[in-house]
Amino acid sequence: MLTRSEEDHIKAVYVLVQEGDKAFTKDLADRLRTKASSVTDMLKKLAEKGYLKHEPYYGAKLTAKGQALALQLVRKHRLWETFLVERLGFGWDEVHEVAEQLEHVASEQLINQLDAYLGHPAFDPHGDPIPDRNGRIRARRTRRLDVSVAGDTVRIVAVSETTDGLLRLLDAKGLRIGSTLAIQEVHAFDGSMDVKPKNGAAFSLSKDVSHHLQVESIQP
Amino acid sequence: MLTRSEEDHIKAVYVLVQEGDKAFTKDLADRLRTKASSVTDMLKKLAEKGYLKHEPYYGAKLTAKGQALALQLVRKHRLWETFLVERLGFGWDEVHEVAEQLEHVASEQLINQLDAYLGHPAFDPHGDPIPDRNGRIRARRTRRLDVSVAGDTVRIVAVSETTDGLLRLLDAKGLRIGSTLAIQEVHAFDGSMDVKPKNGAAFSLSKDVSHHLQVESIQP
DNA sequence: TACAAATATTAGACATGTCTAATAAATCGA
DNA sequence: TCGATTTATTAGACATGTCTAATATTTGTA
Ligand SMILES: [Mn+2]
Ligand SMILES: [Mn+2]
Ligand SMILES: [Mn+2]
Ligand SMILES: [Mn+2]
Repeated sequence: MLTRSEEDHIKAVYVLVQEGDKAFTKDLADRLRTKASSVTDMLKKLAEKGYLKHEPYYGAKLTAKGQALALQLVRKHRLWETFLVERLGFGWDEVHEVAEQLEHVASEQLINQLDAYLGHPAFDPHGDPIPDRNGRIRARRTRRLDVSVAGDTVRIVAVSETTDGLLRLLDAKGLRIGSTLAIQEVHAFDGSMDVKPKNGAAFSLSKDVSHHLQVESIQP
Repeated sequence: MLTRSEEDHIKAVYVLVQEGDKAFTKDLADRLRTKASSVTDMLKKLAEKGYLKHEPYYGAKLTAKGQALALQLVRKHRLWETFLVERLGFGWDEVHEVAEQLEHVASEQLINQLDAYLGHPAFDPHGDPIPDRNGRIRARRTRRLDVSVAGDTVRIVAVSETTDGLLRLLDAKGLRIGSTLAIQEVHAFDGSMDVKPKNGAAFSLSKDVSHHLQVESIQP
């Protein structure tokens, strides 16, 4: 059995490798709110246990065994988030910390019956795909909103969940998963963009925001 | 924040004090599957933190602070068990271990919304009362089945949950919370009793079983 | 009531996860 | 390309929870 800390490290490696091909010590320390030296210790141990490969000074990557475990953790995290929002009435900005705990409860039966109870959802409240019990994720072609250009029309499909401030900002602007935006202009100076939702007046989004939104193109 | 182990010790003290007025080191060690020396260490620490009073060689009792915490843990444990049985379709013999983990998830909001979602249940799947958010438990006059005598008619109101073998035996005999039994005879030799359910043929229950059933008298 | 058995505590050890400080390596920028 | 900055590792420390073995106390019984 792995500890909560070990599981959190494996999941963090998974996420950072997704984003940047390698997981580096400092980024792991930041994400896990711990110190770089603690991360190095943990990477060494997890490498010995066969969950990842650690190249000192050059970051870490999961092995197949680590990958499988990370996908189960992601599955559990996202199913619990879905439960909290859909059944218990949590806001999408209130679920992350609780799911961060619930994901470590160890019971195959629990997670599979929760999955069935929720109707085998494919996406969590932030639009992120939920791996099935075999760890398979439905592939999607999405990109970050901040790489879109004026003239594009896009649909928001996912939002980075970790910053609840962002989620509340989106609530305030009336944006959510599925919202459609026409991009009117992108300002070179600060990367901000003027966007117009389907029904409503145009407004501006900072690059800080657009960087954390995943979108797909739609026919305008 | 308390650790899982600290919380489990406090809860175990609570249960043993209920049953026998004091919680002794050996009983705690047996219940928690640990060693007496580890329990002594933990009692010392929890006494320092103000959760209990420890009289060396004469057992432990919770303080008001410890009592309040134990009741919250019991509340969480029983609400989760109720959720698992009522919503996820677990059997009453399958929930204990999972609830033993879930009870340590720390979130006021989670437990209160779970409570509301379940309709503020008063009893868990084993018939045990669920404390409300203030730790209050509805009082009941119940006694163990093994102190009943021939001629009594009783209703089963609760079952000791920790032994899943017992729960499966009750399933096999068709007994559950609410079942009514007429006690026909109690055998002095082994304490076994012959009982007859409302609709069905009489059968015999060993003292091992009757000792773990809580009943209330009913007019026959 | 004395001694054996049961129970409890203390002493000493070890594994785990975390930290700070010291040192080392890699990377960035003039 | 070299020195400064950033990133990473190692060394050493400490808190926590657990264990076994030794010792102490209480309890039960002859
Ligand atoms: Mn977590
Ligand atoms: Mn999410
Ligand atoms: Mn527990
Ligand atoms: Mn129960």
